[in-house]
Amino acid sequence: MLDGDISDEDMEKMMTSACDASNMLKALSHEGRLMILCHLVTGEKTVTELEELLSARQAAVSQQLARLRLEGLVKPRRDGKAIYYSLTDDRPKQILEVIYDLFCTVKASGKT
Amino acid sequence: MLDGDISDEDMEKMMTSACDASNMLKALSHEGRLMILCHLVTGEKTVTELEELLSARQAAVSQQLARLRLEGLVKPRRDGKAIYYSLTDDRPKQILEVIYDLFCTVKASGKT
DNA sequence: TGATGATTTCACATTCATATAAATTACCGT
DNA sequence: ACGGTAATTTATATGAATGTGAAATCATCA
Repeated sequence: MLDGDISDEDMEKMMTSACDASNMLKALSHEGRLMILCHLVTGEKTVTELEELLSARQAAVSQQLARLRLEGLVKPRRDGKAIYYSLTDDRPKQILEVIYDLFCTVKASGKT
Repeated sequence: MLDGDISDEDMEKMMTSACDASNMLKALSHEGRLMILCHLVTGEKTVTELEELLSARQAAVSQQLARLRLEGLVKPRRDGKAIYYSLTDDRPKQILEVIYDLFCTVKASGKT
């Protein structure tokens, strides 16, 4: 579905969800948060690990995770002292794949 | 490609483009701009038309278009007094399709 | 229990984004 | 050239987002 064109009906649904959608996009449109999601695609990570991977302060990473949690994109799991974060579902991956496709591959021609 | 998993190599490319990617996502993560793109999927529109479709002030729409122009997502075409905007390529559509998929359809199970 | 480690929360300062209104530019008809 | 319509730009004011350092939480281990 929806591969060729977006119909008027689809459009209406889109308008209805525009606010939700833009909120999710806002959550993604932050370099740090985007990278967190990228890293989580390869498996769960502790806050400290993410802190190192992103070269950012712990409080900052924690707040970024809080935003992603709020959006329901990631979920925490405690194990001993550490808290492991992982992706809640495959939504982030779906978007990341498009983003990857747009920014990280050289395209020959538009197929859509 | 990239349907099952995002490899480490892909990850590195992603990091390299993280800033560009988040800039594009920022452009999309605004209810008005998101809707503009939706409307443009169905064909080019004048600023005035968009103004009405979004129920927003002309200056606001114009600025939103400016942001999208800056990101290379839309392009203007002058015809007489009116300026017609259209999508530069199919990137917006690709993303919108995922967004639509995530927000406007009821999913049975995750297939990715 | 008390200390330690990991994470979160808070308060603040700063930067960024957005809408509004006014001024400006471009095009057309007369 | 003048007046009007369409769109952009500018300046401004306001609100949101972000990082920082300090304080608070919360679970673990001795």
